[in-house]
Amino acid sequence: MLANAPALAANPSPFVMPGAANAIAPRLGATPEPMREDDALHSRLIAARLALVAESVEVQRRVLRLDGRVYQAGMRFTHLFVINTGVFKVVTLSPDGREQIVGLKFRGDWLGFDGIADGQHDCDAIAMDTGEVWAIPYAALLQAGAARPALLGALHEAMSREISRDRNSLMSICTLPADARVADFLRNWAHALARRGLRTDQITMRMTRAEIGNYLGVTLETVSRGLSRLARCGLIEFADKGRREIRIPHVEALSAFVQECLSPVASPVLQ
Amino acid sequence: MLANAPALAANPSPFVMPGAANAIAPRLGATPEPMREDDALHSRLIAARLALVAESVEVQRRVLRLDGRVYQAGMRFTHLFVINTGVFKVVTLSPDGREQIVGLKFRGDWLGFDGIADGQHDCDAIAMDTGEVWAIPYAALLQAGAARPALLGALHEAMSREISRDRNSLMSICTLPADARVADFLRNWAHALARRGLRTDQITMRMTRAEIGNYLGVTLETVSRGLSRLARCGLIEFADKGRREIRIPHVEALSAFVQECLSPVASPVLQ
DNA sequence: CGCTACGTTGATAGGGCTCAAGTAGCGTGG
DNA sequence: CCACGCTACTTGAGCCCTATCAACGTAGCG
Repeated sequence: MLANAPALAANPSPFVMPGAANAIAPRLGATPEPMREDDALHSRLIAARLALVAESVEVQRRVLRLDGRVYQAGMRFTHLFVINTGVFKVVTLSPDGREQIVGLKFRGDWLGFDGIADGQHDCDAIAMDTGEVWAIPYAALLQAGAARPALLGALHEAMSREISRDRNSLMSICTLPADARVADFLRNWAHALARRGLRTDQITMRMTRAEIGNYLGVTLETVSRGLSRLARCGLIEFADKGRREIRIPHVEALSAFVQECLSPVASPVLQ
Repeated sequence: MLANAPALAANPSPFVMPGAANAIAPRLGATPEPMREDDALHSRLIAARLALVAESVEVQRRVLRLDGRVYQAGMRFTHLFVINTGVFKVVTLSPDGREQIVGLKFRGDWLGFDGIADGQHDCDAIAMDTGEVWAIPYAALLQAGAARPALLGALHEAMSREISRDRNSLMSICTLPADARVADFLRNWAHALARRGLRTDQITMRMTRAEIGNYLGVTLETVSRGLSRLARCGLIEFADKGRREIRIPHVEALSAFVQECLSPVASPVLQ
């Protein structure tokens, strides 16, 4: 995931510490190709929203490490959370034990909306690496929102966007074959990073194949095969060590791959 | 293809007409078994929320017939909508033409949240029979909400609940085999009706098999086979005429069926 | 250095898709 | 009133995609 300075093999996470200068999230790395217009705009918007929250309400900064829970199903709902750094997964657990990753959240995204309706969370929010969230007392947020409409607007926008994104995930899962889901997943992941000012041509998967598969509704073997095929097609490249680091030369090519999966016309590039 | 004047002949739909007395939604039918405690509570809550909206803001009542659009993707977002009567589907269309039903909405549910984030709707909300929605100007809602916290609370609760429900759908689609999805779908449908004070032992599918399949991520043939199998197992019964009317003797049995699908232990009742 | 978790790849089986044929309900027009 | 066409639904047959099972390779770590 990250804009690691490629040389620093030891700790490649850009989310090293909260409060660091990377709140601005400059694009690092050896090949600092310019950020796309649209991405730069989004990056500024995200920063602006974070600033709005920070100056409107008293937030409590909470640092979480790998597998740390922001909240868990069953907990009483009192706070919403905004992600400052890190990546988080939202996991629901059914009564019979099925587990499902229902969302992946990045800097600027909110966590905890599920708790509003019943005053109780119905899923877990779990850190996928070291990260920082800002805890916002819901009551305080509403109070501040009354005086400052922009704050309420940001809240509503975040909830609306979450609804829209969840629907897009559902669409992918329902209409795409397995390999296309993997490609679409990488495309979305790269897109999310790009809009946060991070480089997208070199990303480190913080998710296991099993987690990706769970999120996409396929098995881990299918994810592995999908990634191998994408690599064979030249759409992605694995770094030398380990198979967690992925280079995506051309993100747009992933979209084309998804389309090719949908149209039965055989393409020579497709194995 | 329009809202045929609802088949003047046998029309057992509980969603007969907007504005009719069924806004209170009494349980109809020959066997008026008492409503469950929990359902009765929910029914009152839904009515209370509708009343809150109606008395807090100036709503515009809009009657829609079969296939009528409450809003469409691309339209500028100006209003939210609350369903008074009828059933609505929310459909997203991908750039390449894939179509996906991403939600089913009933009395008391809200429509239009997707438009808040970008000021533009990114899906269609379509009536599945004759129904009535209340259009609420978003700006007016926010204004009224500032003076009346309960109104804002209802809005947030509705958005929160939508997020939670969408996640449950995702869980079903990702973790259940096809037949179990069909059973789970019927269970949820019956549950939604029950919480609105409608009888659940005799329901009329307003959706085609193709629509159900689209919603569940399977083909229409698979839905048909699933329903046939449920009928063979005695979990549902088809009415004499047509295969749209379904009786569900014991809704709880559907839950058990889902569990049986998940555990490989063979059960004699399973064909 | 063995242990464990993670990842890849192959073989096989099966669930669901595709294709196809047949039926039923319903509106239309003769 | 029936023929007709249309749409929706059911059911069967065959195949393909993906799950399952299994073996093996690799990285990280105490």
